[in-house]
Amino acid sequence: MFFLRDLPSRRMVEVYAERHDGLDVEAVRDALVLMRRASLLVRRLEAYFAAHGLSQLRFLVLIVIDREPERDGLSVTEIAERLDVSKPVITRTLAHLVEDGLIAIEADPDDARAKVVRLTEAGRATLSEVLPGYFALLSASGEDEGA
Amino acid sequence: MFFLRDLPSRRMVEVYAERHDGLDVEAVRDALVLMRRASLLVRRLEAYFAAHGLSQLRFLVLIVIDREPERDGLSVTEIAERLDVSKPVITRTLAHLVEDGLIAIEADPDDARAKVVRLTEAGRATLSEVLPGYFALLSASGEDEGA
DNA sequence: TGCCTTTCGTTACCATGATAACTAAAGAGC
DNA sequence: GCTCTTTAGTTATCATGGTAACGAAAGGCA
Repeated sequence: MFFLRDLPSRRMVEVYAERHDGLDVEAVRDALVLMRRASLLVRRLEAYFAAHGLSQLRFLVLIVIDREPERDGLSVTEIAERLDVSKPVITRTLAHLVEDGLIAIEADPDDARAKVVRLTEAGRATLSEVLPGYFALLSASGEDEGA
Repeated sequence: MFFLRDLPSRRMVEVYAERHDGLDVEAVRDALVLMRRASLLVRRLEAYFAAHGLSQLRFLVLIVIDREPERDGLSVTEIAERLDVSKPVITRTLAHLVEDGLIAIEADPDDARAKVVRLTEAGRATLSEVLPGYFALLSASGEDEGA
């Protein structure tokens, strides 16, 4: 993402609001601030993950597998659904995670089309190493920039 | 961006909170909801812009030039600064906008290194065509999904 | 059984973000 | 006026998002 550095100026919105009435200036401001704050938070998170050899998506893949321990692994499609990301992106991301030894992929014994994706020990270790800092960044995100 | 489809479950946060105390569960939830909402809004905006032959960045380039009418055009660097995006991305985006006839780029008479980027008539026309729908989407963004 | 549709995952390709390294010109300091 | 540094913009390369189209297997149904 990204967004206008200098606060999506109230002036700008008001100027345009004059020309198009019925515009809820406050709601527009809120939406702009929402995107700006989320953008900054995502940048901080990506920088944090990069320092641990991960990306936000790689991390979230580990999370969604880990948080369903009763499921003995998820399929590629299930991961894509839970993360709301397209399947080709998941395929590529899983390949990276296998390279790094954080997950293991096996054929599904019940369906020759499907695969079962599981965390490895290293994957679980990475997750517990990264989680505290992740939550700390999320906790802190409400405090900074008055954007 | 993107994010966990099923609400970044409170259960998940609480489970991890137990292991790492001092964690502000509410603040974490807020941050997750923030990212999810922004992600969905950005997707809707990108879809809207795509339907008009633009992207969010191309649109914002037009906006930042348009909102400084006293400045007779901006430099590439100034646009990059205002949008908080790297210069190579701006170079590429400007090339697309020139192809589409929405902006014009000339040499800066006062500095042989620099260029002056201005909106064309078509650029201003596109902007006024797209703005109402843009603000409408922003206004509406607070109403939907309880994410 | 044999076909037709659906589903699983991948491949191929495109859009858009980043950084590193480069050229050309401007500006600082002697 | 000559260097050295800084600044403007581009090029090259990479990461990560998307859609379209594909092969292989499963499933529905005559």
